[in-house]
Amino acid sequence: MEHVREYVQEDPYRFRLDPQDGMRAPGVVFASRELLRDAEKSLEQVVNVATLPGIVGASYAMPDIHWGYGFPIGGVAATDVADGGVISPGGVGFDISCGVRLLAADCDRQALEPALQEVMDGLGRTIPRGAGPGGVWEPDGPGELEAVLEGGSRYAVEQGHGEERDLRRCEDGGAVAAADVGQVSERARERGLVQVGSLGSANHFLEVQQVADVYDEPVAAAFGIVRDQVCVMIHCGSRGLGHQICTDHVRAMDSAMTRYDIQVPDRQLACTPVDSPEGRDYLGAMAAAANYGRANRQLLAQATRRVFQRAAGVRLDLVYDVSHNLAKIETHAVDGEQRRLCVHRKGATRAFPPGHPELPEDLRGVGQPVLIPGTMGTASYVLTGVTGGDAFHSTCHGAGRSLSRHQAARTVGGKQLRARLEADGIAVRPLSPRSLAEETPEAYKDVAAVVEASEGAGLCRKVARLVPVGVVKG
DNA sequence: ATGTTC
Repeated sequence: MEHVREYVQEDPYRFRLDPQDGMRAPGVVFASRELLRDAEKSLEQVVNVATLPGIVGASYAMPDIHWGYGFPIGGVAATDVADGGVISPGGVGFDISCGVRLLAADCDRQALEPALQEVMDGLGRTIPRGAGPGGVWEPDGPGELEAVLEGGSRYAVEQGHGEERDLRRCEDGGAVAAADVGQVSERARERGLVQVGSLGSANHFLEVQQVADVYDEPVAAAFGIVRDQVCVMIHCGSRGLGHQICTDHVRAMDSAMTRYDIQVPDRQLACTPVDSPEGRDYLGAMAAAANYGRANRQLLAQATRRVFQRAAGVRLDLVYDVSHNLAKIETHAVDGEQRRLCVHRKGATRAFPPGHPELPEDLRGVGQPVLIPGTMGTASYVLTGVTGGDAFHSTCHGAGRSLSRHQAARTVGGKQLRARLEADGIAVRPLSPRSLAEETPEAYKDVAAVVEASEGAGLCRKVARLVPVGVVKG
């Protein structure tokens, strides 16, 4: 059953898997030869996604591809809404609207130095993290939770948790339209009520960073970043609420699928047509979770601003906020014709090119900021979208795991890792030694190689490299 | 990713 997939190298960073075994489109993997070797097992999932009804173009995989639920993480697939195209919760993932927000400080690393420990202590006390309940803010009841699910960052800002300018630097202006709170189960609401403004665990983090390299000064300037500047990167998602929504709707689709005569090679690819009651229900619930994730990042950013202001007199401006786990209805040219597509991006980041009409005016000339969280010992990147990028304006999303959590914790002790990081000048505020060890940089692929391959494949361009100064982790 | 196995 499991066999090695044959592929053809089309370009230095592009490999094609020709259709076979029920595939309705080819597979296309963007990677270096070396990254592709790490990804061989996951090609099976690229092939499986290519069998989905209505798929157009190809089943794409980004250079940070690894094994996921149904779809690979690092997968991009678009289906044609008017041609029976399906929506699959597995193509978004359990952490709906997981994403990254980057803030830029009005000071450089040297200026922050005297206040750094106080800032880190403040963040360590203030930022809720780890599994379970607890957030920086709690809706005053079920009604206000619905306002969050409908309004996302926009609602948070309206309530005084941020600035109007923030919304112009958020994907979709801070809120996805068409959230359907009626499709958010009671259990999802219960979990969501007590986690607004919380980081979560595993690879989620809040980092104080320093801009170590600028590759494109004019674009970096338009984004609002310069060399040596202090930045804050927040990587988190929609917590238990998004997880519950995924669980609920996978179950609903799994039992509805036969009614649409849809067969998939893996039950985890449960899906129904976008244009079906179950498809619409999921998309409405997914949009609600997306807004929850955005409000979550907005509130964490606001808590971070208060700490920086109080401890260092430093101000933080939003660079951008973008998700890397989401499905969206977008219009793209397919064989010269404009088509409405459902674009699944799972562990893949939207990367609009310069001139895209959905970009705010001050970014229109340079393209969309793409935020790539790395690991706590290495680096993170800021990229920009490019003209002519393939895969429906998408690129990579991070380093991608190479060791399991268990394997990672066996390679190093948490205390030992913390000592090593601090010796490298990185302040660490972990929740526990064990959780820190599970996130050791050695457990991830080389994020620089992932970014290199993404740029080499023509999906994006490098703008800046950020290195960690202080790490807050669940 | 996740009240880390309903």
